[in-house]
Amino acid sequence: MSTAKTPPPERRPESRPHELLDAALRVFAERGYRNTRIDDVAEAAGVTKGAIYHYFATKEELLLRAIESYHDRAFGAIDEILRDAAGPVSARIRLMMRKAFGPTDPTGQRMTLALILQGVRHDVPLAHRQWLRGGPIKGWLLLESLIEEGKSTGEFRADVDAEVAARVMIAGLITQFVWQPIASEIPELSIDVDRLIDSSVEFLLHGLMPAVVVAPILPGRN
Amino acid sequence: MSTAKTPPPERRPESRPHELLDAALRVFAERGYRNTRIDDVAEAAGVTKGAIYHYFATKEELLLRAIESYHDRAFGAIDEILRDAAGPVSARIRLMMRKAFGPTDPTGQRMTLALILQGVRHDVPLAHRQWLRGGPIKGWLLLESLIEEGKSTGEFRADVDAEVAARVMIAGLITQFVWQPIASEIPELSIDVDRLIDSSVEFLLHGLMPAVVVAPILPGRN
DNA sequence: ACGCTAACATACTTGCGAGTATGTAGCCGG
DNA sequence: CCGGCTACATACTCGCAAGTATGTTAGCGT
Repeated sequence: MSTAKTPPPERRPESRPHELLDAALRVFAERGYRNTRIDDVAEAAGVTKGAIYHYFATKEELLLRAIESYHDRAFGAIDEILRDAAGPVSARIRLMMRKAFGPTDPTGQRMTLALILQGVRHDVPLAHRQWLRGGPIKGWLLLESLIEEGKSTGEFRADVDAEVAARVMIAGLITQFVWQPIASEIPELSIDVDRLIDSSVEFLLHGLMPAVVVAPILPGRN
Repeated sequence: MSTAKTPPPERRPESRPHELLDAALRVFAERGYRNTRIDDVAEAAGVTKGAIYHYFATKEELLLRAIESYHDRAFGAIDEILRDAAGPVSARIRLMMRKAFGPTDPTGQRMTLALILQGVRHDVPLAHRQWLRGGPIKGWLLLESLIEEGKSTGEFRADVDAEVAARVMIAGLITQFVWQPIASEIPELSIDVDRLIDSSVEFLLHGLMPAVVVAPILPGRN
């Protein structure tokens, strides 16, 4: 009997953890956290359940570590861009928003974490809070500080509520991106993502501008 | 033997369905859809599992009917307010937004449906899509049409992207409200809800205004 | 006053999936 | 070249909750 059994498992203890985290993000984003079995993640990574439980004590820890790993990369890129960016605040806001909502993913799609984490609020509250702190909140605090800077330099109007504006814009964009993957089933949902970003930023900046930019001298009937 | 068993169950076939739907909304909002057992809903309504399965074939149908019932009431109120509202578009936008994000709930808190439905995208996709269509999408289409009306009358500037603005504002406010119930555990999250609504609306309207709102030339009384 | 069905309650089944226990082969130090 | 640990694979347990089957009482028509 030619025992052509399964070939012996490949051992790569260095790269395995990151492979597992990436696979987890992909599968979680596709099927959702709770609907994903550990075996699904294992299969996507080309291993079995044992391998995952060898590196991560529990399903929740797998998610926690995935969030951590993802946030490090995403905000690393934003911080880097903003570090050596000068010029008017509006320009830096454009930079930041484009970087934040661009395709930063290991999965190819945008806002993978948001897609996963918005759903698990009651299932894994710890992970959900960690995501909120490290993602959306961090994001709008950054935007808020930029707006405040613009207010203090006079580039923006002084009576704008920077916190609310930052909150709503960040949350709105995140949610719109989270809804995009199901646009194929709900036509009214679909929109060009670049237009979504650009128009949002322009709308935001316009809302921040002082009211009296142009003085209309000759009122021919408009 | 004084058989002081459980008193015989009260039978009220008229009111029972609505009682069950309300209880379901409350408990779903608290613990999430998947973490809620049918027995939890039953207990909250003062009945047992049998009663629920007598009126609803499945847990998903219970959710579907709850969505339907809720949307009817919520949008009924909005439509009514807008029906006999005249005046400038900005005033009507204020009316609509306040009505939409005010406490319209049977549960007392705002955005109960959003709180529940944002989480069940992968669990009950049918319910999720029904909510999107009947809630957020309907909401931003309404807002978008108001903005377009304002553009056509010259009240708003003509080069604003009405669709994107409506989308982001609605989605942003919804999400902010969804996050509010956990603000007790994440201090940075908490904000006064009235300020959230008011500042958002003012920010929106300012972003819609033509750049030349104030004509500081000849103050002939207009 | 009797029987039938509606309106529930109670007891049971069942599948699914996280976690665990156990097995096994490669690799590293001595 | 040989023990033992590491890096996995495989087989099993076990609890939970949706759904089902079955009971029980109320009320209504006749």
